[in-house]
Amino acid sequence: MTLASDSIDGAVIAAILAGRLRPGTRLGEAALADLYGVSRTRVREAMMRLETRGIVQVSPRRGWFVVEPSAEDARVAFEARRVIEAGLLASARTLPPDAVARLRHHVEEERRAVLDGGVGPRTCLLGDFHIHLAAAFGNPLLTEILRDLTARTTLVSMLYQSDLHAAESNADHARILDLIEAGDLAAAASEMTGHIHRVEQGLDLGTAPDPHAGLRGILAPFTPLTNAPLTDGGPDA
Amino acid sequence: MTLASDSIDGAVIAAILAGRLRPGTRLGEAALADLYGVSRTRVREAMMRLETRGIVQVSPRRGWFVVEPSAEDARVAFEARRVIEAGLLASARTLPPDAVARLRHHVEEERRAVLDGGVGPRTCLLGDFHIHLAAAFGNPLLTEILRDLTARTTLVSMLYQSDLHAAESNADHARILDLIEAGDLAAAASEMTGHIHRVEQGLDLGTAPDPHAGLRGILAPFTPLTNAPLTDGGPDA
DNA sequence: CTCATCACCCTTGTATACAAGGGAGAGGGA
DNA sequence: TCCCTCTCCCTTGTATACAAGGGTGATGAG
Repeated sequence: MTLASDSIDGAVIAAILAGRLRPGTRLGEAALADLYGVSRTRVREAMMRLETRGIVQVSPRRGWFVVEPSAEDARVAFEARRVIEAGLLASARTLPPDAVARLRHHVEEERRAVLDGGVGPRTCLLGDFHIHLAAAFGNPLLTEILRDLTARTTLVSMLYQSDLHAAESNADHARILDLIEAGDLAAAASEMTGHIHRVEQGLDLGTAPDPHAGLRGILAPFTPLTNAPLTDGGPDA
Repeated sequence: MTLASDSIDGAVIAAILAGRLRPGTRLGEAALADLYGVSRTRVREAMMRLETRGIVQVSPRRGWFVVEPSAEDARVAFEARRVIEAGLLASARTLPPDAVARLRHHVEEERRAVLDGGVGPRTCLLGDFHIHLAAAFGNPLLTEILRDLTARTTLVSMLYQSDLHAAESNADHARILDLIEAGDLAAAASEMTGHIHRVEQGLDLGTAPDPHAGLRGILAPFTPLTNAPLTDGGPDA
């Protein structure tokens, strides 16, 4: 959807942006090699490329894992996005009308996804807006950088249970686009800074980065079957 | 000097920033493996990492080469640097006094290098200023991104025979630092934009990106020894 | 003398074999 | 019953062997 999935790298990135790969997920070389019908060599190459892009990391002799950004990593990634995306808007003079039209169409797609409710496509589209916006300015280098940063912040959002309100983000995007169309790029830059800031503020960075966050939601109702007396009040006491 | 050279990647980047590795230089796997006393495997891994960072590229079955940025690549790289470096300054509120002091010291080093004349150290220091400035803002992610971008623009400068006036750049740096110290980060951002713009304008992007640019200067006086009659006026006619 | 053709060599591309190390689980002792 | 320890297995780390392809130089014809 976002990018070419014709490579292992691309497939991993796409899966992350779509929210199908969570932080901490193990990416075994043998498993991927089997999945793609190639030898471990190719898989390792892809993993190392992704490692330099900050998407996966290796734990010696244990395996490759989708990165689990720390609170500091999260701060740094969001700051980087603010600097670059606001800088991009502030540096630009205008945007071609057809590019604005395409982005408008994208925001409309976002709106529908927000209403329909699928969390996967929604996350994907909301992240894609930023990538497409960057691409519209015609600098593939910055676009590529922002794609990686967006992948990072997507992982952050997954890890820190953001109560990101998708509708609010969608409205932000629409407002930014309005300002661009009106030719007020400086205001758009300011709005973008605020938008990314709000997304970051929506995170629960105080909580410990828990790799089992995903399982936790599923397993929450579970009460350990210990032989402790039931009269101790249970986990809620 | 700029970064850890304790890896093949780092050594290559450092060599580029120092101007010791020129665009188009071939980096044979066997040669590097021999040089570092490791097998080709490790070298290939390093090359692939550098490839994802946009520093080298591979020509199938021919070898790895330091990238030779096209005119468009150059434009894009400088634009990316303008966006990020100006955005970084514009987003920041202030810089700790000790960081300013360190940068001041660096600019002084630059000045001495410009006077002494060694082109290698000079290039290295002038590029390092931007990296150190980015590092001073405490975002290692942006610092890393800018290191790679600076490596690219350094390659561009080597390829397109920039008549970069080192003294002018040094003065720009000092002025930017003055504005930062005065607390006028917005003006510093604007100055940075101008500075990078001037560096880019100093390039001769009109000329074809010639991998033999270095040889050209040396071989220029050479007149082809054809068997054509000398009375035809020669190549200057 | 010039040019086309061909073979060899040197390069990267890919897979595989083996080494090294961490983790889980079995087993035994307290 | 609990815990400690040890072993085996599964994982990645690294090197090497072989495959594939391009470039250069020799060689021969015109």
